[in-house]
Amino acid sequence: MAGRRRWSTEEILDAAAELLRTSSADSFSVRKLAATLGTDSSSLYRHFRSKTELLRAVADRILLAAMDGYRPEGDWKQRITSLALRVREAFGQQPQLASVWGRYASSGTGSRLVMEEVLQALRASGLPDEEIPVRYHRIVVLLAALIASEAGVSTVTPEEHEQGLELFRVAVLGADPERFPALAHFARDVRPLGVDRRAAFEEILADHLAHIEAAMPPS
Amino acid sequence: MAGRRRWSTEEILDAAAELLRTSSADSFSVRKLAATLGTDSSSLYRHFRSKTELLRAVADRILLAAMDGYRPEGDWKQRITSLALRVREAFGQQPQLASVWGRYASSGTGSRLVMEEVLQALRASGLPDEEIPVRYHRIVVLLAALIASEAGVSTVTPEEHEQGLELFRVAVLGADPERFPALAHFARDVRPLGVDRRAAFEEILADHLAHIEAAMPPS
DNA sequence: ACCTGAACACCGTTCAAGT
DNA sequence: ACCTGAACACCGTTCAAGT
Repeated sequence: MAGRRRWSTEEILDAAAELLRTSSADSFSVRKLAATLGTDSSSLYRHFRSKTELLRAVADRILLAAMDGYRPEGDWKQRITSLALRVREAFGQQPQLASVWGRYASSGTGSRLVMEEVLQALRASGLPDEEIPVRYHRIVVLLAALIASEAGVSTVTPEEHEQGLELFRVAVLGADPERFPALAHFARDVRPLGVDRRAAFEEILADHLAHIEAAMPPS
Repeated sequence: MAGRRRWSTEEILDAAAELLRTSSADSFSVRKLAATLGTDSSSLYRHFRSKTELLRAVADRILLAAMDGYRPEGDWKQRITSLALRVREAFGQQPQLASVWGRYASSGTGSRLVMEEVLQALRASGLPDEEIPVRYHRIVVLLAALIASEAGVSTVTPEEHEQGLELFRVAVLGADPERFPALAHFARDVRPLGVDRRAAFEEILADHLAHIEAAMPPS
């Protein structure tokens, strides 16, 4: 797995993407990346000013790969939905990447492809031009937030998961019906934040897009 | 600021909340907390099994404080909105707290108060009982994601912010109009993810609530 | 000119040894 | 019984000194 001296920026990014893909959840570090390249972490700092800059570049590269083979299909809502699922899939288990993307997006071709497709889909929706930038902004803020949040959930270990469920059960089932009547009433049906995230993602996005459509002037 | 030996769990939580409030963004650590208490970090591990458990307890306590003096006002949408703004304000600049809450909520009184109020507001909306738990789940997932994402944005330093804006400008203004026609068309109006977050938060939530209302069976 | 060893200033967590 | 010093196994980042 390790080679010897002189790595191009490209090769470093590829190795980083690979390491992020295979290393679990949270545990990516500059030092580990250097180790898999058979070099010292200090030499990576000639290629990148900081870990954030490195992650930003990797995020873009991952978006680029995720967009490979993408073809717009269906109406504007279906286009945005399938794009969103691709981005979600790409960042799925990687909170570090997802949150760096959510903080500032990135600036390479991958990001541009995503922006372009959302904007094109919104244009195809028949929304007036002047409403598109603000709708675009909300959609991408929403996507980035949901994806990063879900990626964060994926870092929870099985024991922590079990412990979290148990705490939730206690909080809900143990709630005093005098003080928390609604909570007591729905105790058996209410779900903790960490479960059913994929369904929640799709439904929240669908709701959001449906709302845009409903607010559209009739064409 | 530092006292001497034997701290109760309560006192530790208070000190942690205070330190999180005053320390900027990301920089809270168990060791710093111990230092402000005049003790060693190892002694805190008798009160908490892990940093996550500590943060979970602090998050609940902060929600509790945020709910202090809360009175439901207006219709169900206004109730959820003002609650959401309180939670947002409470976790505002604290990505560590916001993301620990988003991963599993917490299980104390603070969390229960938030759950109760959302459920009560949804009941007041006239939504049929069987739809309330799923609507509840989506609303809280959405809130937690947006709040954690925004808190993450707040960790960006001014230089990084400037650098991010510059990268965004280059990505957008420098996009080839042949390959990215929609991006080129909206280049001057499209905003990066890191700006206007408060407005985006309120509008995404308003859209979401309006959509629930629109999908409601006429009473 | 390029690279890197070693260091700086941190982390969360554990546990043997002390009081 | 309670507490803590010291250690373990890490971090991101810098920079003098080497090749």
